[in-house]
Amino acid sequence: MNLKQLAEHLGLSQTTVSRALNGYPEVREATRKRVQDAAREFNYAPNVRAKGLATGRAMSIGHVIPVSKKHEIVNPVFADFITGSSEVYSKAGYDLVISLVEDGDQEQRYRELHAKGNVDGLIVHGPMRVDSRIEFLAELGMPFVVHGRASDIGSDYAWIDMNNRRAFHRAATLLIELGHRRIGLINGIEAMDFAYRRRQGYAGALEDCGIPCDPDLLFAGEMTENLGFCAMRDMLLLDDPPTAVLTSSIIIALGVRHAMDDAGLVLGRDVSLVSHDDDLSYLRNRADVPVFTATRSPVREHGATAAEMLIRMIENPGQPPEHVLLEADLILGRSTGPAPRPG
Amino acid sequence: MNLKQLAEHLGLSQTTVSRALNGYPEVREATRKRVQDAAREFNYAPNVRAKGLATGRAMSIGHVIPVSKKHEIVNPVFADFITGSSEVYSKAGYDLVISLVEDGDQEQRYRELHAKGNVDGLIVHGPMRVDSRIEFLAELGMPFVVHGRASDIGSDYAWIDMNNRRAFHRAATLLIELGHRRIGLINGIEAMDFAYRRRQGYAGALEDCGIPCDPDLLFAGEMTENLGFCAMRDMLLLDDPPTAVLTSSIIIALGVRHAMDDAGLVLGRDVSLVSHDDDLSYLRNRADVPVFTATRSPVREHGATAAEMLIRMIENPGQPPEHVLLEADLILGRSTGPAPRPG
DNA sequence: ACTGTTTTCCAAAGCGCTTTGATAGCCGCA
DNA sequence: TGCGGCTATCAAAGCGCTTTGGAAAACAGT
Repeated sequence: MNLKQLAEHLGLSQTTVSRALNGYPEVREATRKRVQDAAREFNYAPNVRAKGLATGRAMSIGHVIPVSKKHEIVNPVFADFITGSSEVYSKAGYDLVISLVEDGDQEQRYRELHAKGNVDGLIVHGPMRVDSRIEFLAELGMPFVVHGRASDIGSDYAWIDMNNRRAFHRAATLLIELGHRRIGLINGIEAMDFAYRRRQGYAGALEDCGIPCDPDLLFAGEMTENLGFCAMRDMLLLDDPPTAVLTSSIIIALGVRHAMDDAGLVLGRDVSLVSHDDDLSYLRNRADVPVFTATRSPVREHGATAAEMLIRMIENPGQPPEHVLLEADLILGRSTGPAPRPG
Repeated sequence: MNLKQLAEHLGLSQTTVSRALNGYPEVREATRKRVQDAAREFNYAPNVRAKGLATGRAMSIGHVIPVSKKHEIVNPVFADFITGSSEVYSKAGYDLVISLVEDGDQEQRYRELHAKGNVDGLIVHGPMRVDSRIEFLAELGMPFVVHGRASDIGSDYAWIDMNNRRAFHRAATLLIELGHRRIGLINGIEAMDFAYRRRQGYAGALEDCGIPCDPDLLFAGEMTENLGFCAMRDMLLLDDPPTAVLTSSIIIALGVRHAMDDAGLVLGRDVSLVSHDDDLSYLRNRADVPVFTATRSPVREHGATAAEMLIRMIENPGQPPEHVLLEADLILGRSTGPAPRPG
């Protein structure tokens, strides 16, 4: 059933039917009602491509997710982020199209998405510390919101980010206040902006307290359970092992706990742990007293906010780009305790 | 830059330019070359909505992902599944649109996707044991492939599934052969078809060996780390605790290990564990000798295969629906061992 | 030179919608 | 009665592409 058929059936013109359905005022209420009823009866929904052609709007939004071919890893954060966005989109009538793109052909794919015109705007995931995509997109003139930031960008652009540096500064400070001096960091890949900032926060807290930064306690990599396990295992073999660690994701924290269990150590007593917690739905760390002490920032909410920002940009072009910086909550759980007395 | 402009620039008609770019034979090779060069020079890419309108094809595929509002959980399997599909789609020129839909308005959303015409086909995730969506979609006449199966469906439909029943039958049999008699099961929600079949496989293996099925050892729920933890903790408190458990996902298995560590027990010695392993990228269980003994079936490959099936259905309508049943590998890891001697 | 093929290109219709500009019909007011 | 100003509706153009049905040009065969 299409507009033409519906109009014929009603004995009206396409114009009137279209207007009735789209809420324009120049149609009598009785007529509008009649049209709406018929539309419902025949399950009429306007063809989205035709509508897009006519209006110049695609009514869909693209999420561009980088996939490193080498690691074949999709950051599990995306699933929750998208869940957050999705609800906002469907309320506003947008579709969500996902584009996994490999390291190499990033710019080509952006250009393509733009030229093909199948999205009205983009969400950019996983910005690197230095990320050419952003300048490129800005030149392309398509609205976009970055989840995270890139550090060295000349132009202004819209982003939503967590205050990674402060979160890790606070977490490290907490550990220091508990008496810890040997504090490890198991981070994401530090070419990624978020991981770099977390590292800075960690290093800054140590520096503020005059604690030297020991490279033997620094690890970075894809945030898998295995990374946490290996890093912790290696650190425990050191002559002077850490009494506390900071981890960049709950998945890493699970690996850390695993290594500690293997070594017969108890989390929160022998070694303290503070993790960042994206509040992923299947890795909830939300008991009355959570298992892990954590800096928590629900990524699902980031997704919803980013979606709202982007829709605003699309629907009111010409506004200056918005920036949202969210603070993480520091949640006390059972994985932290005072530093054990040496010996 | 659009077709018209490109054609004018080249001094050709739109027809010829269109044909040149789409590989039709009735255009001179020299002309084609000239057109292609110009297209590249101006970054011309045909507007996908206009193309869709003209051809009646959307060149995009929808993934419908059920979200239970109650649990607010997105199964992490989807991320990897989609990664597998995505590559196939982009090679074949399709876009991927994602539709998270809540329990209630399933059918409405399918109908909408169909009427709006923004997808050529659908992948249906998370089928329930009894799932009205499938009959509904079949009536709608839109090509679709189900990831998993529903049990009681009259009509024939395309699906790709793992042999859940056999996998869990084999896993349970392995444990029985190792001397275990008290074997727990921590499963997904058993209204879901895959979980129901796993339960059947487990129960069948016990029955084959004349071992009674103890309801105290049966758990089912959203497959989170917490489910594994709580279930195992509870089972360890039983008068006659299990010496082995089967889990439906590695995330559950992590929770089980956690509970065991808390109880001071060693995996593979005190209690054996076999998990199903979807081979998720950030929870790899792939050491030389894997941590967990597991039934492994890489969900990313399921995604790719499903995508290929669906594209075949779209491009050759009228063929009978394909079915793919994959066997899981049984991988021996360090989490299994002979049943401990009683006492 | 004349016809029949083949090659190469083109004009125009059509996909399903929105939107502009026009047209009736009706009201009130002089 | 006639005219301006509304209201409710419509016809038609246009969005950017594909594709049908020609037609001109080039070529081949007699």
